[in-house]
Amino acid sequence: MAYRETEKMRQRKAQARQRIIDCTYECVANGGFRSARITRIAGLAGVATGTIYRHFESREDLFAEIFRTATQREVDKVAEALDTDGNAAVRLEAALRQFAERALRGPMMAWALIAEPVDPKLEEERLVYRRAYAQLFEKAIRDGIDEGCIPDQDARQSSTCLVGAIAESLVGPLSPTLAGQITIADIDKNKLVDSIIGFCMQGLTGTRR
Amino acid sequence: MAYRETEKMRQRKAQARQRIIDCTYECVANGGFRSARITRIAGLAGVATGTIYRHFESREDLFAEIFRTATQREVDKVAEALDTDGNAAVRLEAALRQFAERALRGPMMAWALIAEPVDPKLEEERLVYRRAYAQLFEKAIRDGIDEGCIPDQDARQSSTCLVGAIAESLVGPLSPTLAGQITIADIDKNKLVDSIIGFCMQGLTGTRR
DNA sequence: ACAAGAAATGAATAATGATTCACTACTTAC
DNA sequence: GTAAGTAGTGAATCATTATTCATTTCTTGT
Repeated sequence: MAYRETEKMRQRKAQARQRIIDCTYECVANGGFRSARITRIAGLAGVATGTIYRHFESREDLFAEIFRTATQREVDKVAEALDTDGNAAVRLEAALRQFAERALRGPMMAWALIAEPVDPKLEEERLVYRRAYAQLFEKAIRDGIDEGCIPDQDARQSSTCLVGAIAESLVGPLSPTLAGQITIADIDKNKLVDSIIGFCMQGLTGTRR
Repeated sequence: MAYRETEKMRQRKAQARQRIIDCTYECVANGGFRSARITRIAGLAGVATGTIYRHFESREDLFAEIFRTATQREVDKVAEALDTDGNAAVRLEAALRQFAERALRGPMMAWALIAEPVDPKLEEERLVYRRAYAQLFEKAIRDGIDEGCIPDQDARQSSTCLVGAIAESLVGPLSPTLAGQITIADIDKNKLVDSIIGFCMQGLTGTRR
């Protein structure tokens, strides 16, 4: 016998894999999934196109992993914002703000995750993550109902509406056609976020603050 | 001289064009834009593929026309619902209901118009029509504010949230992966529509009814 | 240094459908 | 009936990229 996979090799491979992931991420954050070509990713990562396929089944698979990682990061941030002190309404407001503000800070990636037309497999992932957000919100709404700071309602339905309202409000500002040309001032961003949240909180609680 | 385009010919051409449109519509209503192949459309319409291109610049163009027509029909229905008697809140509620109920009645087409991943050109059309809905709602909200039945708020922002909340609430039920298998009972539909509207109206007015 | 294997390479291939265009079949005016 | 011009045809072409795989390069244990 001769060659045996060694720790050093395992690490080197893991490194290459990570570099591919990072470069894909960069490509997507730069122009969305559609414009992220395998050849370009390989070029950036400093490997041959064939090498990509030693690390990932297919382009779809690679993208799915990027999508999951990127979205999970966002979901976690929202979960974090929900897991602080204060009553449920306050915490929900913080979470909604977190969601919107982060999206506006990385608009192209946010657009890719929320609104870019993608292949069916990614679209499926997207539905999963929209549900994940909705479930976080749903839980908080239930808490709020128990606490008495949110009136009784169909928590599941309301959570879906929250996700939709935020996503829709962001799609316009995030769309690359617009976003490429227009730069959104910080003041506008704050105003945007405030008014989205105003609507959402009133939808939940019946009052704006 | 010899051949001159005559009325009869003009009509025949218009007929063929219409047949192509109808068949495309049928294809889309059946499986969305992605699965609507030119060859299939041509087959259904009883013409050669080349003939399609004597009537439309490109597949994209044909689809854009279908998209516009189909969406305009929906927008008109919503406008109609908004143009009845009653105060603005009541009319808005009727309009939201119209939107949601019609979508649930033709789920595949609604999905294609609202949520199917489509090419950039169609995606642009979609943004235009989402704005069209939002503008209708926005106008009604302003009316409501003037009338005093809706509290003062950022009408534009609220209208966007309405569109998003409804669209998001429908995406799940409309998604072909699910919708193909599960059939939504009328009772469920009614409950769904009621709870969407409950959230939306509270978002607008601060009360559920 | 060498043999046995694994990883990397990237030019060639494959797959998918939209689109073209040289040709045929019609229509019209005379 | 015929010439002039238009509409219709559909097999062949084209364009685009992801994916493959025969070959080369690198690693390892002896």
